Amino acid sequence: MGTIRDIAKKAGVSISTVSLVLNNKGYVKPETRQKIINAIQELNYKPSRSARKLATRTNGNIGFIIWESHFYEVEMFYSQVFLGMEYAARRSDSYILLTTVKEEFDPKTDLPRFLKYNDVDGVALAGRVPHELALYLENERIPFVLVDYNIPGKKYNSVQIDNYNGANSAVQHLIESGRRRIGFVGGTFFHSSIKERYRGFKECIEHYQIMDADQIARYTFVEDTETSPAIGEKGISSLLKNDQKPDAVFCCNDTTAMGVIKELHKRQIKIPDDIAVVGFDDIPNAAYSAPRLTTVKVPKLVLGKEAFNLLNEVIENPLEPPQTRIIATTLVKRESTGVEE
Amino acid sequence: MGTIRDIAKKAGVSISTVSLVLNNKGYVKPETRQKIINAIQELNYKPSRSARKLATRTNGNIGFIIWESHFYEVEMFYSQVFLGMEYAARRSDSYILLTTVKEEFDPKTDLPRFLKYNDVDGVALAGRVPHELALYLENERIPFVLVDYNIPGKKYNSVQIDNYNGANSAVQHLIESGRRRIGFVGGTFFHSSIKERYRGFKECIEHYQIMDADQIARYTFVEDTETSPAIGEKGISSLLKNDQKPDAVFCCNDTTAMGVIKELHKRQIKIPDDIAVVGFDDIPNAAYSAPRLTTVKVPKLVLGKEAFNLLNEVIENPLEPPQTRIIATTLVKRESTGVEE
DNA sequence: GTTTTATATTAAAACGTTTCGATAATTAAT
DNA sequence: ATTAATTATCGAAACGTTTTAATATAAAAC
Repeated sequence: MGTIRDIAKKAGVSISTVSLVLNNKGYVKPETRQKIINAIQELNYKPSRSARKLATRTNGNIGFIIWESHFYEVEMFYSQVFLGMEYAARRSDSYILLTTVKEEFDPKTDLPRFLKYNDVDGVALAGRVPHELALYLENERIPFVLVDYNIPGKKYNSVQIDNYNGANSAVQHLIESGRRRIGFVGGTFFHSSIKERYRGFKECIEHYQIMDADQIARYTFVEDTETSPAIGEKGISSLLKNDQKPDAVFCCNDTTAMGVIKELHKRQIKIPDDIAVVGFDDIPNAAYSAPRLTTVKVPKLVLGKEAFNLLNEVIENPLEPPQTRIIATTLVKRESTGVEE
Repeated sequence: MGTIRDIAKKAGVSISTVSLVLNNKGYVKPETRQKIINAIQELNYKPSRSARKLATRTNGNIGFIIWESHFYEVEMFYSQVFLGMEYAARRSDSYILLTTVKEEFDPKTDLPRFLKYNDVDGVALAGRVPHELALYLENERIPFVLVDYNIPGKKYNSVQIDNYNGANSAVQHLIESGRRRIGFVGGTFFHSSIKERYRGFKECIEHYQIMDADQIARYTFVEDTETSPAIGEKGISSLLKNDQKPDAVFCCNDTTAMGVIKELHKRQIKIPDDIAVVGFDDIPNAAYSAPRLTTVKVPKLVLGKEAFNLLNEVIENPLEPPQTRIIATTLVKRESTGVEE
């Protein structure tokens, strides 16, 4: 618990040399390096982070901002993304500061304190986030990346899930297991992810030509709100009003799927016998629902890790043009489509 | 984006004076204070955190440590506790550094980096946590508090839920709604919380004399592992082997209750008609399960806030003897006991 | 055996605050 | 009108690093 000066004295060198070995920079004779290392260990020396950061003019912190409701409510999704970032951060010397912002966001008053006080080197915006916030960061030239979201009309650095192909593989799975009237239940297309998932759904069906445009429309339910189990309940109820019941539902995410399952249960409709259900995300609950949910697994930790890497690149030097990195998904087959692996 | 020197120059005073108004300390004439404030605003000045922390010899960070599996798995519980701390931190100038530790923990190798590098002023340990970790903190004299946990044989500062009374009220509710054979399903008593909940359960039943000791034993299922839906499934299956089925189950937490519900569903046993189910915690899912779960609501945000406050007191000056603060719970009646409010 | 180049070490300045003690100016007390 | 107490301001040291530029030594090149 001493200072660099104590180490220098003990090792019989200058503090500059100690600093050099601390950061392995420059040239230092192996023997003296060893002496210094010994001194460090004997005195159990830890360099002061504040002093370091002061000298290097960096914060060593990166911000992680998420919508209040996304963190607060059912979703486990972004917590995992956060954890992925945290894992990555462990190998660097930075800390991740997690905070939330409200849905109604005014940069004048609602700015996370680490932005207000300039305490981060960069920021990750997880999921849907107020556009004003991104604009603010852009104006202030604070490096940032979007994670699992993008802002229409803007080209920002971002890490995205391969929503299109993920949805595609899910629907393909349904078709291959014999389903022919496949519904879609989703929330607001404001989330580009959901929009993409719908596109994957639609184009897969078109490709296999199992339904025509008119049918697709009748078996599509979209409510323009944040996703929730409630949307699922509503959605499946709506789809069931068709003359022919759907024999499968592709839900825009697991949360929605939970609602669908609940409603089907209530109506005593058998899953997967009568209707197969597929979700997206693979939230922890997906493995515990009854029946266990077939879903498109999103590697959330990877998402976080990639976000961290990209953000650090951006902090180093702004990427021009902005990059989008795509993370692949995998289909996890469980009871709800009856083809468990 | 200047320094304190720029402000001093602009306001025509010394940096000492600027520092005084920055920290409202000492005496400074109202007019000069105003001049300084103006300068600060005009230059949009933000004091450097590193410089500050260097000068004051503090970190301004507090650590939040949670078991990997608790954060990682189904539980939303501790994320909320974290959020409660984060809210509280917003009004101070500290940041919460969230990290996880593995179940098998060796202080030699697995120490969170903010401990290894001395980057926090104190630590909150959320839920069950390796005892070695608490011992390490104690030895190193790093201020810490336990949240929703305590370590047998040790008296540490902690914030606890009123598990006993919470369980008591839940069971009382069951009794008052006519139930007479009430089962208990729980995980390891290693968690003092669970132990306390069991005590609340047991003593309430004894108080109302609806079951004798022998019966209580037959209607109690405890598995010595971390709680999970799986325990619930197993537990209720076991209780159902009694000659007389239970007419209610008190689960040690909602996660367990989810498993119970799933299993009862599978067996076509009606909730609450045949068997009422009560959980503990009020995780978000509790409101979305089918049926919606009656549960003992734990004010997680409050828990976090209190932990933050207590920790800061401890950082200021070590409390002797250590304190335990108890947070009250409330019973939320929903469909699963058929007496929804 | 010089000159060049590469290796090794250091003194000193800089990073941007807080705080102590000294001093000055004002107000209150005698 | 002094003295004492209070209010106001400031210079300078301290906090613990990194980094630049200078210097010293050793190795390589000629």
